[in-house]
Amino acid sequence: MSDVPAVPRTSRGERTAARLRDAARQVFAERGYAAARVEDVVAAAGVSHGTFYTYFTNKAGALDALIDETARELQTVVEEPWDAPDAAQAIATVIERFVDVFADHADVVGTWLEASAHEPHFRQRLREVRDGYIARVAQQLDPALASTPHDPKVAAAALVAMVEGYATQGLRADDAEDRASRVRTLAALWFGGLLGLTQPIG
Amino acid sequence: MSDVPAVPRTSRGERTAARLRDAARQVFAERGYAAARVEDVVAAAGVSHGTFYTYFTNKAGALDALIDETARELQTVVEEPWDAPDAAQAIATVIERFVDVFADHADVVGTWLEASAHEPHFRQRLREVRDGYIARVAQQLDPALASTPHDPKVAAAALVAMVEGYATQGLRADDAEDRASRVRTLAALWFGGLLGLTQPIG
Amino acid sequence: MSDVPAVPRTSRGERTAARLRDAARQVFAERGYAAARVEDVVAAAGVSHGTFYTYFTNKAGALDALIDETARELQTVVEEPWDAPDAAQAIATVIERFVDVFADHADVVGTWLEASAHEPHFRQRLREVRDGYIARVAQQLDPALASTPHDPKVAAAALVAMVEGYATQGLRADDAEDRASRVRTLAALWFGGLLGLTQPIG
Amino acid sequence: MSDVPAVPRTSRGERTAARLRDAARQVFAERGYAAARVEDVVAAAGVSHGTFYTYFTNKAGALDALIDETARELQTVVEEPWDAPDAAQAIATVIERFVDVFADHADVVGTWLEASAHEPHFRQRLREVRDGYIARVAQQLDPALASTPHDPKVAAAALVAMVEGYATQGLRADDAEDRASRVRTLAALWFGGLLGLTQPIG
DNA sequence: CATGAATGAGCTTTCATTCAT
DNA sequence: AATGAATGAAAGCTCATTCAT
Repeated sequence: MSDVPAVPRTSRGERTAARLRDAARQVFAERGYAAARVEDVVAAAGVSHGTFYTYFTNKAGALDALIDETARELQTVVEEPWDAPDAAQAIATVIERFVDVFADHADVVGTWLEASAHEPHFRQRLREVRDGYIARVAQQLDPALASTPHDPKVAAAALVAMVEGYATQGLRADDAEDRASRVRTLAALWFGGLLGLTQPIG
Repeated sequence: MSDVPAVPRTSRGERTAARLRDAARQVFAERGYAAARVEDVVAAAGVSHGTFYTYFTNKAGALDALIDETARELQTVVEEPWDAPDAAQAIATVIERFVDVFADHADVVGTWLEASAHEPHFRQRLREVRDGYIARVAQQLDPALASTPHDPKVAAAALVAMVEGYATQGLRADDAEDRASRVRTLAALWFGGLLGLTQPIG
Repeated sequence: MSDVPAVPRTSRGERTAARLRDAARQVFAERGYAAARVEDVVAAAGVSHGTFYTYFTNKAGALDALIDETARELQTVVEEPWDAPDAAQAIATVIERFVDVFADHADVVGTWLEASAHEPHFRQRLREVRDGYIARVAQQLDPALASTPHDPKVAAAALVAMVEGYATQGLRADDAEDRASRVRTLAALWFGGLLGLTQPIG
Repeated sequence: MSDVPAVPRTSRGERTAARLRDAARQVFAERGYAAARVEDVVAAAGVSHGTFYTYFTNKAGALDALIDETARELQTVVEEPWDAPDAAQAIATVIERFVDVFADHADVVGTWLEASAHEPHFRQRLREVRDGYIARVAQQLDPALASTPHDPKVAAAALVAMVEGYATQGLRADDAEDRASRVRTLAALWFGGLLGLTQPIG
């Protein structure tokens, strides 16, 4: 093989591909994408060197496969209806979903961010996905900020940066127990922040 | 070649070292630290390969030199007195300083974040500096949050993530004109967020 | 898997083997022997990887199978009686046969020549077959050149090179229409060349 | 280095590059281009692995460098004036030059022919150069064949194939002693062949 | 007979670093 | 101080071949 990334045709193949994806996620998170060697991945997956290339075009292809999953889930959050009777509730729910996805995929997101710094392809994918959810948040903020000097895009980018940065930095290795409390704090910051935007500070 | 990179002893040497630092900053930002080659740096600086090693121990040494500057400035912000008669003013001022530093050093910060993902040494330096300013912010928040369910460290980390993430993502290539307006928005978000923390959402 | 490639025992097997030979001939000709991958061959034949090794010991075995056919036909030409009442007619006939065989098997001959450059086994087979027909030609030239300074082997090798080189270079992709005209030209060159050998140039 | 094949800037570099070219020529001829490993070449040149890539882009680049020389010499032969008072002398001279070049560069030509079978780039270069000298020969034959049924291009290709094939097969490892006698035989074949073309065989 | 997943030796290529000049 | 040729360890990747199903 080697021509085409190959889609597994047997259940055995599917299992092997899944083991490789898991191994890649783990190795990328531990060593960083740049420092990770294909050898590390195949060792972790318990397969031979060549098998890696049966399922991925190359190292970037493995990360792409991981990003596919993550991007799909982020897309789902973006596309979900935001409307709720209570604005505070709506925000809390959205935040929670964002944080959940980021926390669940913190490994991949971290790898993705790193790879974006030196691989244009991943920078591009990141830009597309991120622009998607920033635009969505900005769209929600738009009416509330219409009469203020604040640009909804700027505010949205900042709020998203808070969740994204916090999730990828803070939640990476944590267990899920206190996630609820963290989500509460983030939601309060976000909601309060929005109120602050509509009411002059002074 | 000595083990330790030379401190320039002549003005010619100082100029060469400065050209190399500039080139490194630029190349690291463009290509990413992992993808940047010493070759690229020396080409950009217009010096030969060997000269690089006259001024830096190795590639990491060049980034370390850049980080030294940035860390020094961040340290200054952290150590400055925060107190101001008006809380809102104090926050606005701090935010502004943070944003300024991050925006001025966005290249280096971006490189630093990337390198942290695969080089323990840079992860360590990042942790130290970041812990410093998060702790400082948490310390400021502590009294206000004492009677709330919010953990000052969690809140501080989120607020810092907002500034840091926003600065490294959004301001990297921008011109400085609308920086003031962005700072205003960030400050409002932060300040409003803090209020939100002390007043139950409902 | 047996050590020795199976001789097809069923008509299905025979069809599969034939498809593989055709695919190999075609792929070798298109990509070259060295660059051709077993993968390409099995894809062209529409069979699986393993099936290839049911019929051939390895990649070289596939070429060997193709060479067997070609060598057999060349051998036939070599062994045919050359004598004819008219010398010119005899030469024309032999040339025609040679050219026909080379043209029909130009794909295989081209592959064979290439493989000879890096595989001693094929160099050996080529040498044997080529020596055979060069010797045969030399033997025919011998009496006529006895009283000249020309070495029959040298002349034979040159004449054979003309046909072989021309056939493999020029006729590879041509249709058969003008083959007759080409054969006429080649025969004239050959025949005239021989006359030239027996008559001093001046 | 590695970006650009690099032109040596010092005499030491020039010597190293020359040693690498010699080593490549020799290794390619011995093992064949496809089977030759960069390791073989650097071992023969007595340099390290990396040095190879200082002077050549890759294995193909090394062959390209060798072909440059050979193509240049062939071009010279093609461009030389052909005219001579005596047609037979003219032909003998041209043949001699061709044979000399082919014999001197038989190593490279052999490698080139082999590589042409699996590398389009070398096939292209070969076609260009070969078309050049075939066209030149055809142009010379044109007047003489105007009143015959023979196509000058066909005849030229055949005659050239004779010299090319003979030189690359027969002269590869020979010493130059009997080259003169071989050239005489080839010239006689060629000249006689041409006469044969103008006088009907029958 | 046929399949295709798995293997792993082998080769190419890169690039940080050294060092003679 | 500066140069740039040379090094060589380290990866990445390919593909002929095997073998369990």
